[in-house]
Amino acid sequence: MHGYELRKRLNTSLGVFRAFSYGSLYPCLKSLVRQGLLAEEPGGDPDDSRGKPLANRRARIVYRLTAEGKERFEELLSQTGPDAWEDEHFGVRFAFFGQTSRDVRMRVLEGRRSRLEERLAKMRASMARTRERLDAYTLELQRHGMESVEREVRWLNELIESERAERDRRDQRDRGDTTT
Amino acid sequence: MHGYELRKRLNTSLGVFRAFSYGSLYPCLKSLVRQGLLAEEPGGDPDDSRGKPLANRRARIVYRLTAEGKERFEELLSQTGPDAWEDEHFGVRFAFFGQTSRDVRMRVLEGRRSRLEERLAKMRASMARTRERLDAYTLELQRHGMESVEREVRWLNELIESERAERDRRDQRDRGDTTT
DNA sequence: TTCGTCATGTAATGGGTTACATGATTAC
DNA sequence: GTAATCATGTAACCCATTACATGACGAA
Repeated sequence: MHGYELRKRLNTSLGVFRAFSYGSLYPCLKSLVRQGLLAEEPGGDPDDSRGKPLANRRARIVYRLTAEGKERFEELLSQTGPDAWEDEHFGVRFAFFGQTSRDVRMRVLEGRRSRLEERLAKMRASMARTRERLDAYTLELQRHGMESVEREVRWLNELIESERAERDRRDQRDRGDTTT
Repeated sequence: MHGYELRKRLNTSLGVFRAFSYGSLYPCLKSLVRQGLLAEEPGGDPDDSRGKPLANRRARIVYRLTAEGKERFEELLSQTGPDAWEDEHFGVRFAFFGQTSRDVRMRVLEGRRSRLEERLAKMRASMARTRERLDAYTLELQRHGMESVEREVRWLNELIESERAERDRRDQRDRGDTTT
């Protein structure tokens, strides 16, 4: 894919992430090329959104993962360390769950959940300490923040549950289980 | 208040905001002093958390709003422009609602709500466009993101409703309404 | 004695944005 | 004719973080 389209997709289809600007996207692509993870193909006839070719347009640069790039990508997807479930990375990791093994998926989801439960404990403790000193609006803000976290925990519970169910179904099938 | 305590409060009681580090807090305070919005008072005997005085400790610098600073603060609180309800600022604005007039509060809440409704419309449109192309996890991420926004809209509805109710009660009282 | 807390501060660094430059083409 | 879209890129800037420096104290 070329840079311009990549950015458009990041902005529209994945509305969850904050949009990247060209000022950071293009230098980033170049740096990945220097690292040998991406290869540039000067080809790719420019066309408009309806597929009509536009010969005189500026040439696109189509990027493709190199063998090394794919390796690095899979390495990243298989990592289950703490930064996989911190706020900054969890969203991206989840977006690539389709290319992630179930084992890793479950570990990431469970890691995220326990991270959020830690946070909830801290929030509850701090609310107990500061309840009297704070005005109604600050309290309301805290309450809403906490409910957001609780909601994400419930979401994770459902996801973990369905991963588990899927795994169990698969285990049963593999054992050739014949119980009705 | 002095810098150290300010940072501690920002980290614990207001767990919603990301913690500020000293590396940005202290320079920021100094810059506000240069701008004449804050005044330094070298006083303030250092003490430990139990109030015991600690004579040999490093001296605190207690900051206080100047007249100009208070003016600027109130000016900021009275602004109802778009940036009052964008993601970056809405939380801070809300935290100071206790010091904000009801008129401004309602305009900010309504502004935020219509901002989010715009966003929802875009998300729905993009989901309709991309439903087939995306895998289950990406879709799930989008769905969850959309529900988060919908949830905030419901929260805003409740807040606006209760502001309105409060205003109506006050109007009635001021008119000396005697209807049972 | 070593760690954590109190308290302030600087320097290096990082990761992003905005604004600008270029240039053709299409839609209003 | 003027704006918007396609397409890439650079430079200036902003804002925050991390790591470090200083120094005394209390607790394990």
